Amino acid sequence: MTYTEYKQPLDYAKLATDVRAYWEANGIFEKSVSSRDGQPTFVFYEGPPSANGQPGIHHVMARAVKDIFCRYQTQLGKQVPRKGGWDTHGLPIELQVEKELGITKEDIGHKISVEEYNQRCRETVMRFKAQWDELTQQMGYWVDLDDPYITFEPEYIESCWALLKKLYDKGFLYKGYTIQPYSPAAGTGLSSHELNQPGTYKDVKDTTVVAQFKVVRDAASEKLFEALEAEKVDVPVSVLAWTTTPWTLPANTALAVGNNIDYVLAVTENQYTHEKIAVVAAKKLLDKLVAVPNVTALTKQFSSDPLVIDPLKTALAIVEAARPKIIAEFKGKDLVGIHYERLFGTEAGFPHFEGEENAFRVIPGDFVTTEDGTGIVHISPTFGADDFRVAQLNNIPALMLPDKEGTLGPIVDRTGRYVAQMGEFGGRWVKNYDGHDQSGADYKTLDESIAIRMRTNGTAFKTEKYEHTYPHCWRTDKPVLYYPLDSWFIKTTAVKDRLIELNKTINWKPESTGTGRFGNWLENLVDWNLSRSRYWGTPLPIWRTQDRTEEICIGSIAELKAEIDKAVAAEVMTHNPYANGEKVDLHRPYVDDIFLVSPSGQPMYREPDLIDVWFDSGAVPYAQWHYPFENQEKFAKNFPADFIAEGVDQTRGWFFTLHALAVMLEDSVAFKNVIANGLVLDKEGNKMSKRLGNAVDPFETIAKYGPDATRWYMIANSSPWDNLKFDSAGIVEAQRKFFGTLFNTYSFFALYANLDRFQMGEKPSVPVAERTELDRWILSKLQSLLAEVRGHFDSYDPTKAARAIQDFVADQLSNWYVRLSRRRFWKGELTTDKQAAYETLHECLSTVAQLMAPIAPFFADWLYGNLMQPHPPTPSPMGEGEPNDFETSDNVRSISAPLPRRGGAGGGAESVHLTYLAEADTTLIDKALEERMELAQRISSLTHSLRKKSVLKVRQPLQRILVPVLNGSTKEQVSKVEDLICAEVNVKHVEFLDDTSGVLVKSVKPNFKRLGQVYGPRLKAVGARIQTLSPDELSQLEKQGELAVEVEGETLTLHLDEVEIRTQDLPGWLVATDGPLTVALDVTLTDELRQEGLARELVNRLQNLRKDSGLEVQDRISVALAASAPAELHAAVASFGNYIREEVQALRLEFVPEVAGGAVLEFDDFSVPAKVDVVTA
RNA sequence: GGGCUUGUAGCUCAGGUGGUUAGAGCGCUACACUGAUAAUGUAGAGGUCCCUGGUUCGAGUCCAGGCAGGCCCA
Repeated sequence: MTYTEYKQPLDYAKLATDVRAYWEANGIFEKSVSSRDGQPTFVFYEGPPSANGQPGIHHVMARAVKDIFCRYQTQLGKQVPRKGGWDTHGLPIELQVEKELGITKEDIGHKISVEEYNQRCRETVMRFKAQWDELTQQMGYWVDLDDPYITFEPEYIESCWALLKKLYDKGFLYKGYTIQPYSPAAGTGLSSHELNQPGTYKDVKDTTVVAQFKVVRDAASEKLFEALEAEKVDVPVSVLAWTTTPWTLPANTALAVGNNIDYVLAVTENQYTHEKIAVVAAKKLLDKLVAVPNVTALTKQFSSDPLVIDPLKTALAIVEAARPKIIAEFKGKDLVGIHYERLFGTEAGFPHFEGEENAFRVIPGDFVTTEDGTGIVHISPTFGADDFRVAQLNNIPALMLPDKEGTLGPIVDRTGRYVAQMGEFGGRWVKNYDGHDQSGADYKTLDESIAIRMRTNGTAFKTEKYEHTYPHCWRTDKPVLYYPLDSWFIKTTAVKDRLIELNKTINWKPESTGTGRFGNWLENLVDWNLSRSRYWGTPLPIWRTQDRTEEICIGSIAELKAEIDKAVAAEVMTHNPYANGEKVDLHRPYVDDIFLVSPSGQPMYREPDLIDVWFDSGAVPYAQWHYPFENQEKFAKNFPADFIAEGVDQTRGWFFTLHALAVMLEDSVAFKNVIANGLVLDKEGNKMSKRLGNAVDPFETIAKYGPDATRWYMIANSSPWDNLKFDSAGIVEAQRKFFGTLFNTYSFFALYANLDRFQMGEKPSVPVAERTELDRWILSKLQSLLAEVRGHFDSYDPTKAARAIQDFVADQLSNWYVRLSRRRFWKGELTTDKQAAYETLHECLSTVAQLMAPIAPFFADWLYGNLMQPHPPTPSPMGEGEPNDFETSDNVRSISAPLPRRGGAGGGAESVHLTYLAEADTTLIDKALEERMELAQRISSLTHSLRKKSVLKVRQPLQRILVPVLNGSTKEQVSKVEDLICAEVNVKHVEFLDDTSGVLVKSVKPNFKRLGQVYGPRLKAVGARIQTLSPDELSQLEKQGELAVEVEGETLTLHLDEVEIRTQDLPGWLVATDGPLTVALDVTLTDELRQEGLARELVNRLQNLRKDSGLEVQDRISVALAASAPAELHAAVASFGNYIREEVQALRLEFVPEVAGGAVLEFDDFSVPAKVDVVTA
């Protein structure tokens, strides 16, 4: 059996497609699930993508994160079913269809039937499914594509209906209103999309009013009045608020301030009534509110008045009198709770309303600014979305009035005029929606009439015309009204506390998204607005009688059919469209044509809304199984999820709807662990967009670099929750540094394993305890790595896992273990030591394959397969072409029979993804060994540095290095790795210098951390004293463990653990230091060393010659050198001939008078003609 | 405007609970090493740790305020 050898460079993309073909042919994904039958389940929910657009590179990132943890949990032995799914409803699809058909929402039902329209949506939404599926497979995202849930299918919708009914039965579903853009002239609500049409925002000149809201004196406002009394001022106090829509003032029920905004209480005068008053307004805006006359202009005016003696003085006096006098300052939060009098009260003929007693208070509002106005915002909950929201949060009622039928509504009717109860203004148009004549001289708009009334009764502080932009209906060109429109809600606020409580049990990555973004959102939760006025989506299954007294919520298709039968019996419907086994389509328009009959015999009509698409996706845990109609046990087993992952933009989307529905329906979390990943930006940090042309094509990227390096880069570069600046240079780096190194390490293994006919057995044949220091070290490191990586994966941190694996492979395995082990592999027969080396390296590589498998699934499986399933020997194992050449062969490994499991790490070699990841074997972890190997690495590094300084090539052997040691344990540690150091840096001995040598020069450094705790403020003086300790003092401190010193006239006792003593110098030697380590290099060259150095030079030249001549590693040669070579070379060959012959696999090495047709070996000081011939056996 | 988040070398990123000389990789320069290695080693250049203030004997790290970028929401 031979291990497959590959030509390089490796084609990573080809490798992946080959592995993919192998997976598909052998059903590896299916086996990765089925082989865990009966094991505990790791539950994962796939957040459904929408297939109406092409996938982008960020999808590779998001799905890599999902894939990693599913694969990892499979390796832990869990069963991880992964049902795919598609999100198919929603506005983006409708817009796309409208764009393609060149129609608008208005045309639906006219130019195109709802039926046709929805049919188009259905076709459009899956348009790019094939591309998505292809990407899924190319990137190696394992998810069940064959049996996905699709949100438009009747079963899925039926499940949603069942959930809605459950909510309905619990009383969580109610009809209320939200404030939406509304066009009275068109009689219709406008979507934000419609509002974003060009030209909708126009400059208009409106009458604006700064209104005075008279403060009621009570406990909350007492501080204002006390401040006034302190100044001996006795005037009424008003809060000022500015509005550009005076017609909303009669609907005012609250005033909002910014908690941290500075406000002042100032005394001034009402410019219309000339009454002296105190007002509250933002400090920053006070000057803009009160018109103070201009001094210069006044002075000039008075100059021409003979009655004025001192024009300037008079002017100044007037200005001073006009300037408001600031009495006190307050923060917004100090004003919260103050009550004020209703502006348009019942005494003036305006009606009472429900909840009135809770109205007319100052409340905090997070949207309040000091950009313009007064810094205090007038709140009319029926005419502003913000207003509505803060009113709800602060339990402020909306001003609603009953109509003839007793139904409550706002003070403006749907046509845009005041309702009749509005006293003197009853029936007036809010804006000119009917196109009435405005040309009369006495004509006043409603805003103007209101302003005039307020001026006369002293409630207007200021009125003026003001130009600003305002949205207009794109169809009628009339101003848009923000208006309460009917809407169905889910009463999420009813379970707010529970939502918050359960959220605390979820493991969020990063944590801040859970506590901050999500947690704060829950704290400020409002009810979930479920209604959408659209066509393509899940219909709201509620039917109502016209008088709204009776209604029914349908929870299943069966229930609907039964209700239809009743309706047919009552002759409300002529026939049951779903009666005779026809395919049930629950979409519009079909459901709209269904009328039901109420218990009292009245017809019931469906509420025309669709539900929010986020309900669809929040229903995934239930509806993906068509629960509760089917799969009860499956649902129970797969709820809640152990893990989900999506973009952070889903926080208020999918993450919320999953959580909200789970809490309301099951009183449970929907997921236990969640990764909210960041954005994928371009390499400059800009958002990718097709428009800017900086979007990265995932297919191109995968084709160019392969999926493994792409995934590795994305995961290793930065944590998933940080934004990723995508730069393909990073993929190249991952490829070179990690995959390249790993591939080379494998190639090294395969090359020599095949030469030695090494075969990894079922169990290692050499007990670990009997292996060399180096073997035990790398195995210790490997087990440490295993523990570390498992820890990172367990805590959902794939980045740290990837980095740990990468460092192990590059720094420890390749650059230390293999580097120092090479000679063991080259030499001689297959000894026990060699066997141990192969087994060690095999163990390392196969474990690395397992650890990296979740992140780089193709490469890992390729590597694992190569290690576990060597090929049968082929006639020409090293020959050109197949099967060693990845490039040219169709080298999908031929796998006839899977190898048996190997030990704990096994699990079937058919694929690394079917294996079980072992627990780290802590008995193999030897921290002391790891420490001394680090010492060896650092000493080697210092020695290299010294060689560099002395210009002595590594090839030149040197006698010794000197290592000062201050304690016995360091000496013991280093001596155990002495051989390795010597081999690595090419010296003969390591000599230790201990304290008794008397040549060490020590330095002492304060241990600030310890000293700081003891001496605090005196640390500086103590530290300075320590640095001036004499050698005698130092040795006393060392011997006795403490030393009395005088610092600033005080005697202190220093302890040994308060300083760090290290050797610094060896007089007369060139030294290098690294923290506590010091190394000196003996650079004395003897003749023998020189000769050996030259022998090594010769070996190097001959090896290069072999290589250049295209010889194979195992070829034996004969070497002829020109006899004309200098005497030193002759001497070197004479002394080290055996060594040279062995190194270069030479059977003969001799000097000849003439070298014909050979090469010339270049040395530093001379050159020698030489010839190398292959000796055939 | 609000919530959250980020700011460390030219680039990408590390830097438990504060400790005096702030690190790695890439890139750049020079030299070396190599019969696995497009790998690697050594050395060099490259930093107002975003700014300001505070706490402290001591701040990249803690606190406050700002600035700049990002996401979500208004």
